[in-house]
Amino acid sequence: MNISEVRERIVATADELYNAKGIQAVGMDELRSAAGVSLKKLYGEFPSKSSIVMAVLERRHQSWTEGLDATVQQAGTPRERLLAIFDYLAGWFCQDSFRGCGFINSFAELGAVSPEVAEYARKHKESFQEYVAHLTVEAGAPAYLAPQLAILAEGAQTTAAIAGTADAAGQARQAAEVLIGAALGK
Amino acid sequence: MNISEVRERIVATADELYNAKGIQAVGMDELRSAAGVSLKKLYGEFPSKSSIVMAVLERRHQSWTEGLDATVQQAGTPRERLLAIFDYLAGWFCQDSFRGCGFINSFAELGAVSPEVAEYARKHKESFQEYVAHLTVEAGAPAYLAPQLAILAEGAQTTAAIAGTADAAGQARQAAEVLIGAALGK
DNA sequence: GCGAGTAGAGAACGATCGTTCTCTTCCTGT
DNA sequence: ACAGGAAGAGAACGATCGTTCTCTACTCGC
Repeated sequence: MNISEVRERIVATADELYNAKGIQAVGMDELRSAAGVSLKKLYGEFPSKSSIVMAVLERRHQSWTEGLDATVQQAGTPRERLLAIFDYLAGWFCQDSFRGCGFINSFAELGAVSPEVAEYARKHKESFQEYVAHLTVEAGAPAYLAPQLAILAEGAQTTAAIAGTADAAGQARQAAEVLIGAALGK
Repeated sequence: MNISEVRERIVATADELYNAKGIQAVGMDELRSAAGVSLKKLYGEFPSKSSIVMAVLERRHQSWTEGLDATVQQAGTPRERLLAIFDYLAGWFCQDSFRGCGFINSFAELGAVSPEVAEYARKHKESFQEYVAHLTVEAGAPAYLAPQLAILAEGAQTTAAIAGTADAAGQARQAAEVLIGAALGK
């Protein structure tokens, strides 16, 4: 087993477990046995649990960014690309493993005691804001539209997570249609 | 010191500490010394930490409901009452102690391992949805407007918490104006 | 004034956590 | 074949958590 395969296995397993149970509820021993690696190898790859947490956040950021962009790129028009954000959310919310945005959750759990986690969550959300702003510019809409759509997306995530239903994605999408229409002056 | 004063002191202190540091990061001993009560009295009032957590959630629910309604009632027209939701958020976000919605945070921290917490968070958000729906009916708007505005409010809370700024309240309010205008057909 | 009951302070307990250490086993080079 | 080192399994360690117990001191009725 390649050394980077071990890292990937550990981070992927940690991602699943942390998402399902929360970061603090998953101990190193549970991660060890779930990933099928020895404790020595675990600490050989990562110096501490917090470094695993940061690696999981990086993985989540990459997964979110790539998945979102893949869905957005399938849309034909700039306006449809803005709405595709909510189609991506809809697909995500329907997954059994969905338990809310991992960055919101890790921020809630560790943001107050871990500046690293808080900062990474902030950067992730900031990059999403910039991504939406980019799509907004391409649609020829005024700048104020981007944070409005981003707030809708954030709200849909927490609403879907806590309510346990995927309804929020469609509701947010309909709201987005109205906001986009108004911003484009149609 | 009255027996209910002790309870109130404990719950108020726990609310502050849990909000500032997260629930799991605050031990019973820290709560004991911050509240200025003996450990025996603490366990005389509450059988366990989780019962304190539930009492804190109840307190937060009451505080949120009363504070929101007080702001809403000051507004003159039904349309202004809908927008007053976001004025309440703006005031909240500006407080130094603001660290995001306590229900979203506790759900993220404990929802996966504590069905009690998850259920209470769900009920709280459901009651907010119903409150917005109530205001929407009074404004003569179609039913679909309520979840749209609620999603905006949720998104503003997480965005403000993670970004560390209060901008999201105003952005959400402007989006709400557009959605309300469209729903009322103006 | 004195004994009984109460309440506070904090020691103690068992569990669990992150992390390290030990012991054993197995593979490899010569 | 055999010495040496890498690696796995899990025991061990110190810290911390929630919870309970002990000991002390004070209060209050008679």
